[in-house]
Amino acid sequence: MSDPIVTPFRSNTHNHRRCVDTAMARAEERCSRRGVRLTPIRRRVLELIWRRHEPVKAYDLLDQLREEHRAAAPPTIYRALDFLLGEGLVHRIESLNAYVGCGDPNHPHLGQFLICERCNAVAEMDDDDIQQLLARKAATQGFQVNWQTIEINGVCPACVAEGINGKRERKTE
Amino acid sequence: MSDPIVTPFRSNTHNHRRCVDTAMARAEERCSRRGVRLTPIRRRVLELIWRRHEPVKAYDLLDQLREEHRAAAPPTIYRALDFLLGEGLVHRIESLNAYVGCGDPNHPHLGQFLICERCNAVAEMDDDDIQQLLARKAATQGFQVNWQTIEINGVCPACVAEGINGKRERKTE
DNA sequence: CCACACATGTTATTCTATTGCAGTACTCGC
DNA sequence: GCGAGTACTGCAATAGAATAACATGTGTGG
Repeated sequence: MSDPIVTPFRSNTHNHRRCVDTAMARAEERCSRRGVRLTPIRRRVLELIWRRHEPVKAYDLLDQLREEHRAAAPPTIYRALDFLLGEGLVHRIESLNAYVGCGDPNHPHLGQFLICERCNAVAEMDDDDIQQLLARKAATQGFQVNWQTIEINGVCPACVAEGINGKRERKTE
Repeated sequence: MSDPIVTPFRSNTHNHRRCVDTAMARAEERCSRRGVRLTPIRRRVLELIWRRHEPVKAYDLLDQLREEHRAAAPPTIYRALDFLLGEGLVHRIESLNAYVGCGDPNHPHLGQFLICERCNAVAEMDDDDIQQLLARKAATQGFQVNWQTIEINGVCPACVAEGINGKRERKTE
């Protein structure tokens, strides 16, 4: 039985300040254990990502960072993101060109993402069944897997509920 | 039993001219059946993609198209790609910002891609087991699936064989 | 033939990301 | 503490990916 949910969808009872704090503490701890430097810029970028708790664009981060750090430029952000990606502290969502905090940096994993089209919420799964099925299917083609990008678009539970309760949105085409 | 392989890896016996011709004929036939116009530009872009038989970048296509069509500009390519994507004649590989021909435009599908890191070859699968497992896992989160992006990076059979035969490449980092 | 829809031309702009080089700041060994 | 080396940041420019907005052309049906 795989423990599939790394980052669930935010519930209404979600205490966001606490959630950010936990993520930051985990990052600090992990970096010091690994002997790498979570510098002020890197820390701030990670925090900005967690505060939003949804996929964030690099240039949005840049705008926010500039408010407190005049010298920030694209490389500033991309370097920070590269570091955070390398340390497993954030994931990149390919289909959105955006970045989200990783709910479980302490064991390396690829992640499978559920992305809500209506509210942009993202949940992260880390499901062995999925990985193994894909690896098995790939193996039938003689293919050796190194990396998987799995991004599932659809409607999250909260938005499904809204739809049912009459507040149905036009299905854009 | 799903019929998983839409486009297999190119074998050495692969007759590429014939493969391109088949794809083009299928596209012509499909477009006329659907009453949409496979104009010269669209046809040419599709053909350029199939000739390469690997993921192609939009601006590479643009450079090639410009050689024979001076007026070509970014919108020229992106409009053609939009059309081809919409008709299911090509797929976009999110993790590469690149486009590949679809091996089976005649039934709509999402596709799962095996991408070789060494030679850039791509195989397309369309596997129900995978889709259904993902839909099932998503459902346990109360999530309704509309679309799946599945891109698997690794090493294709031909490159695995090369590796075994001593021509092993340095694992970059 | 005209009107309309569709397709393409053209120019500019936005968004995403990287390169290269210069300067600064930690940190390790002395 | 001090110098050397590495890692980090500043800065300017540019590459790469995609779209906007509006003009012009083309093809088909009434």
